[in-house]
Amino acid sequence: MTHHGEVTRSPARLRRLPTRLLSLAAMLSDRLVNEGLAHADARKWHYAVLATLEEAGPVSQAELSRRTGIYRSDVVAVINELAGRGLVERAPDPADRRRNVITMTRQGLDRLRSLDAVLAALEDEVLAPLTGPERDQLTGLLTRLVDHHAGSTGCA
Amino acid sequence: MTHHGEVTRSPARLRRLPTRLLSLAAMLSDRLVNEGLAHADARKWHYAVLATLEEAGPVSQAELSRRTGIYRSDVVAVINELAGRGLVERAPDPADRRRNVITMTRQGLDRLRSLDAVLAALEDEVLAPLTGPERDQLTGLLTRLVDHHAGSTGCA
DNA sequence: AGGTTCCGTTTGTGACACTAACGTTAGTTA
DNA sequence: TAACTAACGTTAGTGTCACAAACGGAACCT
Repeated sequence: MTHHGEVTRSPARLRRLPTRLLSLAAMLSDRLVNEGLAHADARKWHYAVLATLEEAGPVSQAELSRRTGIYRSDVVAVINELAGRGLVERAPDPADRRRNVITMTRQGLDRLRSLDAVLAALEDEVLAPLTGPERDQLTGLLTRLVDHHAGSTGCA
Repeated sequence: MTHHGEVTRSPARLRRLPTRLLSLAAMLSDRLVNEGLAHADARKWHYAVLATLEEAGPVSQAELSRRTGIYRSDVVAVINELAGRGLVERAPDPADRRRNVITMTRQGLDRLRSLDAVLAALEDEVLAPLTGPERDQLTGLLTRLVDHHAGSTGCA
């Protein structure tokens, strides 16, 4: 629920620009997702970290940064938030005292499960106008875009 | 050219999430586009405004806001920048003294032409991994996504 | 004349990607 | 063993962007 009800037509020039469409679509999608997650007292990084921990087991913060794409500087705050909620535990690594080992707690796993559901519903809302095969098509195309450009930046 | 060369695999869970793919792709695309435009002393809003002016002729700032999706608060700065470069002229509307009428100058039109070229090249770079038909598919899917969700927010 | 709505503008906020620097620790090489 | 290099976690800060809130002025409507 935001504002101006009257939608004026934007120029065809702009409407067809794929890059514009892309950031516009991402913006709308992000908005829905962030709202939905906020409503569940979470942010998308929370999910990313928890999902990574489930797949990879306990890892260092730097490793989390690499796998999720969160900047190394920002991992700190995310872990703080998760640890503050008891979803994750931060402990110094005895084997390498530079590292912190991040471990998911039982509550963290439960949380991940519920976020899985929340996110699935949100995905469904975002992709509402597309059929199943079309959704696959879209993710396929996007994946190829991302993979192609990820090489130059290093983001996974 | 950013940083970390070693790309660690991100969890399959995350890689397949359409919403994540969408914002990731948009991020990479935006980065390329912004860099390219900055290199030409422009920003994407400059292009959006100039393109709108060419299609719609002289209009008020509020109208520009509606057509481009720029927030009404932010139009001011964009017009300042464009006017400062002599690409656009801001004049009070004699018919309605609340309004400013924004008119594209001759230089503005030239600028729009060159930005057209810059942007076409950037589009091509972003969509590099996709074939022609695939690009159409992508813009088609994205358009449907955007149109579907634009109704609820009001953005064009 | 009064109330409502639109206009342009200023100021501010919160989120996010990103940079820079520091102290600590590990590995590597001299 | 000593010195260099590189990775780690952390703090602080930058710039950008979408967005909100409030204002004075001007138009419209009754």
